[in-house]
Amino acid sequence: MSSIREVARAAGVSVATVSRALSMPEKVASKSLAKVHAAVAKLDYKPNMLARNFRSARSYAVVVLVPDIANPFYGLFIRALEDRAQQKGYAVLLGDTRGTAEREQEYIRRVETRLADGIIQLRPSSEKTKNNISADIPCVYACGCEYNTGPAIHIDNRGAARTMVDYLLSLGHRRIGVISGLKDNPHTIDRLEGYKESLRNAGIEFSKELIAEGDFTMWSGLNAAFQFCNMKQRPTAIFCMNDEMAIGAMQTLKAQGIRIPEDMSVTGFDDIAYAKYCDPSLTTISQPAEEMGKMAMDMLLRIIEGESLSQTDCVLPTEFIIRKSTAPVKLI
Amino acid sequence: MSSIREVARAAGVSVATVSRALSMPEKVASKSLAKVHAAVAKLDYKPNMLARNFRSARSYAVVVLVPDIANPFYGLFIRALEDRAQQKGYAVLLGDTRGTAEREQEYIRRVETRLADGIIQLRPSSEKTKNNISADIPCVYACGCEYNTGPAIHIDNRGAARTMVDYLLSLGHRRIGVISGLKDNPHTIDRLEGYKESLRNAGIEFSKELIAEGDFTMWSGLNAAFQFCNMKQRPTAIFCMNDEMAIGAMQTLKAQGIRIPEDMSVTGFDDIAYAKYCDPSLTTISQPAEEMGKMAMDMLLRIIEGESLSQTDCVLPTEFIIRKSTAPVKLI
DNA sequence: TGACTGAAGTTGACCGTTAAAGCTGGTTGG
DNA sequence: CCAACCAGCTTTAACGGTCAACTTCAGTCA
Repeated sequence: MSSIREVARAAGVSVATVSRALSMPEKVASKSLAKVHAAVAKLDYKPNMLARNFRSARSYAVVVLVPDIANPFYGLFIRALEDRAQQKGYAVLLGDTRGTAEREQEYIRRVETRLADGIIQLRPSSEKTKNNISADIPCVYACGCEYNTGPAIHIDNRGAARTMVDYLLSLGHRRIGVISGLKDNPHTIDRLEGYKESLRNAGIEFSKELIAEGDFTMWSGLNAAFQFCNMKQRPTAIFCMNDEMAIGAMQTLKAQGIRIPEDMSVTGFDDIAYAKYCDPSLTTISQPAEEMGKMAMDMLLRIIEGESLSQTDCVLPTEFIIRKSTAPVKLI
Repeated sequence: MSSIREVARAAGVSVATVSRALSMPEKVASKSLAKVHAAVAKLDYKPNMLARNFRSARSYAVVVLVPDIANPFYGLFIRALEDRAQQKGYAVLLGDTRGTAEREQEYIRRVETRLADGIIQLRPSSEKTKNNISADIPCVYACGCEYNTGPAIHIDNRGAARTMVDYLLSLGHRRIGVISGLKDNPHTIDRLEGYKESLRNAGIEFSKELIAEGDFTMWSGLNAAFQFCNMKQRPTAIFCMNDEMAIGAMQTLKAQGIRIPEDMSVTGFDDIAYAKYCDPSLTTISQPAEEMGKMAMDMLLRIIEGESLSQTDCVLPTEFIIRKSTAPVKLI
């Protein structure tokens, strides 16, 4: 409740001296410093950061736009983002957009009205699904794609998908189904490209009927898997574009009496915590979510503070993790 | 970039008229209103909320203290909290404490220094594990326990545990193991109390060797389960105090060749999304996380706005969900 | 006509902090 | 001896909104 004026009066110095004693103590005589500290302690003074931020025209807060906070993959990201922001004295304003443009807009407005200094966007942006974040707002894509326009951190989605499909091919699989994310999603596009490249290199023709569209939720994976169960000539492996859909798909396959991996191999993407503990444990691609989050936050804060970036696009390596959900194709 | 003064000049009215036109338009003549709106549009004026908040001595932000954002159970809570806060014009400042008191303290300081108006605490507080949030800070426990001191939303942990153990007893189980959370955790205490009550009612003696301590993580459940595998006289059922530990435990049991539920029943708590999709699907207690979150946020905002609360302690009902991880005890 | 009324608009104080400019007394170098 | 300089402080003026108090003015009615 007490203001800097009261502290100044109690310490017998001016307000400016108190201000300096607190923010640049080396510029103040030790005698005054002691008086100020005594007064601060006596009055239990807590500086009003709202006033400080107003004065400095900065909020020291960053909006994190996330499609769904309850998605465990984003949880890892956010933990890393928050950690780094906290270290650097910034707060994280959580913006769960639920995938809607309106909610995204409301949070963008928070930046325009100075309630936040910048944005971390966890949804990748493409031509079709644009963000309408104007160019003068500091913004970093923490989970971007190949053709992001602004500063971005991302993995080589195409290459990782190729690695996965190459591996399935090396196990003898020739008919490989895909459970994709939404068609427009940049990650879907990149990963599908990798799948196609891998098949092309192996001389296998791409077949549209082997692609089932999901939306990255467990439930959509569960549904999409039915498409493959009901086929006359079933695929012998399914490449799922994230772990949640793979877990959902495995549920369906097991319910249909299809054994994994003996009858059908299943692979995921992301390596969420649960991928290790599901049954069978999931062969997948591990994304360095923690490091991506930290780098994205560092990048954003550097932009906010007006420093120049050495590079605006950063690709991090993934790890290919073989577990128990994949096996060589069964000889008939 | 433009301020209210420039808008006033462009519209040919005073700053106060602009201010009123934007916040109480019904008090302004329609002619002036039109001029103001035209000027706002022309200058692309965005009010500086930092200044507004400073003036009103409110930040319109709320800190949400969560032990670990990557935990899927908290994800559900936070989604509900954020949703309600957004509706009411408040922002959510994410405070991932990672279970440490220092980080919690840093976020409490944010409230003391006016960067936030109140706190939602997702960690339950007890005598042993106190929060040092001073009494004059608006704070609501969204996931509390029986003996919370401040305003709180919680479930009947003791009763829910009793329901679960009663069910296992009704299936003929007599030796029921427990994988608990950390001993000091209020939820552990309440749920263990329910377990003991249930056994007492059935005339079964409580045995300490049937309690294995975990820490609510999958990994701890995986480890704790070994204690039961190595027993001469194994329990025939395990009551886990959350779903993650149950999923970890099932992993261990399956690896040891113990079939679930034929050889051993396993139960969880919380009903996270995976509980439905793991193998076998998990018998568990569903917490109304969404509603708890909404109610907690409503309560907090009411406290912040100085309204009086009709009740400061709210107990919500749980749902008992029977799935495939439990079965009648095997006759030998 | 002039007093009264109420709505619309103006004015300036105010919030807590900090940057910039100004002051003071003592030291130093030419 | 005086100008230049310095450390360490004080004074003052913003920052951008809001609000209470005040002024203006058109309309009403005795």
